Amino acid sequence: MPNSPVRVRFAPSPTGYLHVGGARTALFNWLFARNRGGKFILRIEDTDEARNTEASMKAILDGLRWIGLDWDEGPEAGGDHGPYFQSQRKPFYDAYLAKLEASGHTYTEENGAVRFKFSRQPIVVTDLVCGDVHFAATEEPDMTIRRPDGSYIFHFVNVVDDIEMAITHVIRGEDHLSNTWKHIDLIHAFGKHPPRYAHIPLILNPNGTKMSKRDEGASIESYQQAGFLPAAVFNYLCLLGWTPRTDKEKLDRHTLATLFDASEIHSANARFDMTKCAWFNAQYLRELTPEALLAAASPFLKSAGHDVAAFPHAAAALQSVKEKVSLLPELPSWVHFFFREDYPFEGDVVTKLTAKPENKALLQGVAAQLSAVDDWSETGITAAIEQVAATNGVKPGAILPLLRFALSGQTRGPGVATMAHLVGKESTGRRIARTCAEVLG
RNA sequence: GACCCAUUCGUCUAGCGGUUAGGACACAUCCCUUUCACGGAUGCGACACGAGUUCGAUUCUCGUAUGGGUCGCCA
Repeated sequence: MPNSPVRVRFAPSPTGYLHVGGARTALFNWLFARNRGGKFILRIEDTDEARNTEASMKAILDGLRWIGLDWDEGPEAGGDHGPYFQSQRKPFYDAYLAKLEASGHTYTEENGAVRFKFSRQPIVVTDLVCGDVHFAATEEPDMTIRRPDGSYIFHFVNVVDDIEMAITHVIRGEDHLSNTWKHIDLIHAFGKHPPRYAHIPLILNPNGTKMSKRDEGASIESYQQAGFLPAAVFNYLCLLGWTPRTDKEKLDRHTLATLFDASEIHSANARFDMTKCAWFNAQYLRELTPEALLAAASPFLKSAGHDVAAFPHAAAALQSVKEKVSLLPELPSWVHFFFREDYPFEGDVVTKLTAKPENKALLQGVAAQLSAVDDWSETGITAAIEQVAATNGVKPGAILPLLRFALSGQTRGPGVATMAHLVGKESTGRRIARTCAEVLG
């Protein structure tokens, strides 16, 4: 199929945060535009003055940017089909209303509200996702398109803007499918042809109910706060309702855009699976460079009370545990001991260790051996530990857990040699001494 | 209530008349291993129900049930 210049839009109203469903709608529009070499337009539907807020506007733009969606036309991007705020497009609406009035498609109520006279003919919505959807001639009351105060109603401005902005494909939530015949009726009244439609399924809660504002994972912002990487959320959201024809699921946005085909989007709602989203996050976390990982983890380390700048090997420390976590906030508990020497000791482990009196001598032997190491590399440290093991007639496996506990106060973590290497020779000595004194003393 | 969309393992899905119904996440077991993980292997596990059409239905049609959506001077 030849690439035709397509124009799609995401049209949020700034009355709240960026909803995960909205983000996915934007995502599919973006994928479609990028796939077809077309334009992705952002239009702000701020006709409801009472509910619009500046904060919401910012949250939506920030959310789109965070997840990595750039728009070709719209707020802060410009474009020759502006303005991109409906609040600034009244002249268009007035002009279109005049056309409708001139052609006898409207009538005015006593209070001043203007209604559009439905054609009351059967209407077929041709939908890329749902196929041909037939609507019988309606019996609903005619649709109000302008309020008595002169402001316009969503259905009207939405249609006018799509015509004026030369939108070729309307990709939006399935919640709009039932009203699409009204839009087509209006478009016909303007003497225009409707765009192609693609109504995408909704995202539901894990229990199958509608995802509402207070539900977990409803806002894009919450993913940022929960320590998700935007690339992971992007990837996961794409796979909710659409399957690329590949054997892999982890795909970068460029590949996803290349593979995207709107007609392959499902027509059934999908439930959000936070666990799988976290799995994707773990995948993306692992391929971060040490520097990128440090940058991503820093806010969470700071809020956990760690002075990132105080430990020179912070990036390497994070690198040593990154395959153990799936979300950024899990990181601090794995690396906290790198940043301080007064870390707590896990209580139940202390009991076990003190039960064996020989542990103290063993650990002191390790300290002595390590203090004599010149090559403080992981191999040098490992060699020293093996030396102690041989001297005492035990396996390294008998020493390693003990040393791990001394260095971190924990029973889990990175490789022991790695830990010792990163904290340095002197700190290793102090940590062992403190353990002997406080725990095994 | 009317209309619209949908219904394959717990979840996301592949399938587009004939398959041992495939994969991913999760879960279980095993291997690897100084811990925790990663990784590898194996296992568990599904066509909502009822009628048709057909030699044959997960696949096509209709109905029922269930879920979601829409019927605003919200968007």
